Amino acid sequence: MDVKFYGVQFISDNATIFISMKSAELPKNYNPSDYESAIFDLWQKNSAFEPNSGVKNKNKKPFSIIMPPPNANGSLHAGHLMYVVEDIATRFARMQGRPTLWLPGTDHAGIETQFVYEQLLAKKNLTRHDLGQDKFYKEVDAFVRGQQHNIVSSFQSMGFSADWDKLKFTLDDDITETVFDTFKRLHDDGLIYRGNRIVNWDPVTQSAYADIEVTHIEREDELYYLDYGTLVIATTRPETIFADVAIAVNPADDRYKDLVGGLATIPLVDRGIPVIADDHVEFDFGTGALKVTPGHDRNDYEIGLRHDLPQITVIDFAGNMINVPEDYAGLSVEEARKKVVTALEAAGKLIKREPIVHSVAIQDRSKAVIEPLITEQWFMRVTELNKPVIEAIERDEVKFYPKRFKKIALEWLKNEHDWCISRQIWWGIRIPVFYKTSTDSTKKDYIVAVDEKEAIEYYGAGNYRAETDTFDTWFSSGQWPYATLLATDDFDQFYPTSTMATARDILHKWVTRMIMFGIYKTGKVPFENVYLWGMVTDEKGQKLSKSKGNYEDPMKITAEYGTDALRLALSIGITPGNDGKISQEKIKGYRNFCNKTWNVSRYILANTSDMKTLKTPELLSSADHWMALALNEAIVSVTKDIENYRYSEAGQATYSLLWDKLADQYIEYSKQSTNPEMLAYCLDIVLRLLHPFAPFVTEAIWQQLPWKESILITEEWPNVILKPDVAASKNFELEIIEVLSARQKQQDSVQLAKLNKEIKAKKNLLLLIEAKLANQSFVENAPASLVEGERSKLKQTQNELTDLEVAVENIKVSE
RNA sequence: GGGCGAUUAGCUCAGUUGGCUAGAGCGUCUCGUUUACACCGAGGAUGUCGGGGGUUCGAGUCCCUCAUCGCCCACCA
Repeated sequence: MDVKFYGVQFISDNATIFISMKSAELPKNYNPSDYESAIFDLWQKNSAFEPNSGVKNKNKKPFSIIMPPPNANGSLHAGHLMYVVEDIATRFARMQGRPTLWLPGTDHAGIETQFVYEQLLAKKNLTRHDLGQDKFYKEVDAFVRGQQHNIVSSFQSMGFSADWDKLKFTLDDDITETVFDTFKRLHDDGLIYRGNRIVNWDPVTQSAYADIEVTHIEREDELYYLDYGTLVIATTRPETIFADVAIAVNPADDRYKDLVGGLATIPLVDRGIPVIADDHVEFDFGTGALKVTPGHDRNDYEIGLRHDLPQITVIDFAGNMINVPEDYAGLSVEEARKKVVTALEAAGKLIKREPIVHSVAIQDRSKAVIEPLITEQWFMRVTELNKPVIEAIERDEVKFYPKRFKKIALEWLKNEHDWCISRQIWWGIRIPVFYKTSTDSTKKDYIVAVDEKEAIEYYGAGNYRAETDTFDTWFSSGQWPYATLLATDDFDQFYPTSTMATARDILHKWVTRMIMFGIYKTGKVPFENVYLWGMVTDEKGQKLSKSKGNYEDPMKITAEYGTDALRLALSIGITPGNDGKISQEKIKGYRNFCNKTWNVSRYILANTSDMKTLKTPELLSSADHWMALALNEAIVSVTKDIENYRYSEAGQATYSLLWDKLADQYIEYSKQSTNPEMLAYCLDIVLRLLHPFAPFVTEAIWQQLPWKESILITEEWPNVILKPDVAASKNFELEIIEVLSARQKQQDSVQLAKLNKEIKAKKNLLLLIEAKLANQSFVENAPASLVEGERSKLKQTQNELTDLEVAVENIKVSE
């Protein structure tokens, strides 16, 4: 570990340069692709990403970020680009000399990945059922593990300085062990139960889902008014009349007062059902009478429980009709609806139909319409568990950036219902439960057991069956912070972690649950700060996506403009919690900035080539004082801004320091009177400040410094050292003004000369045209169009002359 | 129905606890082939900070209200 080497082999088109020899001449323009991969290798070879790399003071507070695990099977997409802020935070902390860990990992992403793989299978005319659960799982596992390097190498090419050797995967044994352990504890504590409840069922993926995985979309359907004998009801789902168990009206509704307690009749099947009164029913909707179908509607299910009504199921897991008259059995919901409506119409039971816009629940990923069904699922009682979470957030033990998400998180936590954690998805962590199949009445119906051995011990061979359900992906990823740190032996040093930075749309799904699991399992919040970002969109605010054609592969962008340019575009002008717009123009602007950085360095290096050590410069001229003041101010403000998650402002301050102050003012001045030590010092500071944002170009330059043999990534964050004199600095400002006005005068005189020359030319032209028009024979004999042309030319020239004279006046006035 | 955010130059956006004579980048216009950079330099133009009202010595910033756009949550027979 003591042996460090800094020689980087930079690959250029025609030559290979060993930078350890400090190449004498740098190319005029910075070409990122010549350096980036070599720089990343340099960091890796020097173990720069390891937590204690560059740590000068072990007593400094450790800094850690757990990377939100991207889908192992995916590729870099717009959402991942914002991970740049995690890298900025990590690099900053590392340079501050804190033990720094950015722990990377990937997610098996249950339904996402299963969906992708099923589509691959579909191309071979196969479904997962052709393979069976075990074989399917193995195939997906092999597929995912084969793909995993894609995302990792994309992240690395973004320059992400995570500790890649520690990469974790949500299905790693040491992770699942922790997940099992949590499940068992929760179960023992009575916080997990198995129940037969109405859930969001997706007939396409054939699994239950939590409420939060369901989206509501507006759709136009028809509202049917049906004759139920004693009254008329309105429904959008006539196919479910076979599962009706009651008609409900509002208890205060006078229209139906006398009917409550009596019967209504389901048309087509002529079954009598009671009329009941329930507050849930609204007066104004439809007829004010509601058919109650506990088996297939969330609210009806609740009404059913309140009134002790039976539950009838007429739709199966695939979304087809069952337990219905023969005519409809086996039909899909849509087919059945049409057929039932036709039959109702024929029977004279369809009173009227009208269009209605209402919202329909669909599954986030499959987009299938959710069919509420009553099934056996595993649930977690979150109300109790959320209480300490709410307290912790209220006490700011977890701080939100931006602040407004604190309120949003609290609101959600206070209203969360029991969480359905079981999925009938095959790609995921199997719930560690075994069921009794024997009739032995001394044995429990099921046991929670991590492996089969325990089940054999308890039930005896052949007397049990394993649970086939898997965990909701968020059940395992909710435990990601401590599960990963335990697996890498970093828990003691780095838990609780410093910052969780992630997309704002998974605040509920993920962030709040990590806090919940963290507090339950470790007694501590899993992170002290939460930083949330929005979507990355194009300049019009449209979500970037391949199908919309506004998404270019980031790797193509970085190849053309450089990774640093993309990183800067993602960190400047984008504020926490809000959508970030990027465009090619913006990226190009930062490419130019990187090149500016390169050339500033080139200039300074050319003026300091004989410098072997970097000394604290003496401030000689007023310009030195002015520049020192600018440096000091930048150090203070950039540090403060990064500490407070104001990356945009930190980046902008650095940008302005380098371009406006150093390049445009100080260097321009230094061409008259040079202070090489000060120039070298400026470069040193600027590179350090810029490094978290633009790590590649700054490191590439750092490798060229004749006075330094180190890697910038683990160099120290700058402190204020210089003591400039404010009065001297003011003098320089006055000097600048003088220089500028002199320059302006010079420019004006050039301009004036030019204008006067033009005026003279115009005047001559004018004379010529006037002479032509004064010629009687020309006016009388030439074609009319030609004469007209000369006249308009005359007018135009007169106008132009006036404009020029006005311009001259303006310059004179401004002086 | 409940909540949150946005509205600032032609475009994209900053603007922290009220102190602003309101900024940046891009674009635009004028000038410039100065040996760090044309992926450049110098300079200019462009704003009743969405409308209305209020608090204050002072409001882009705080309060009320209206409008438009976007997002989240709940619900919709």
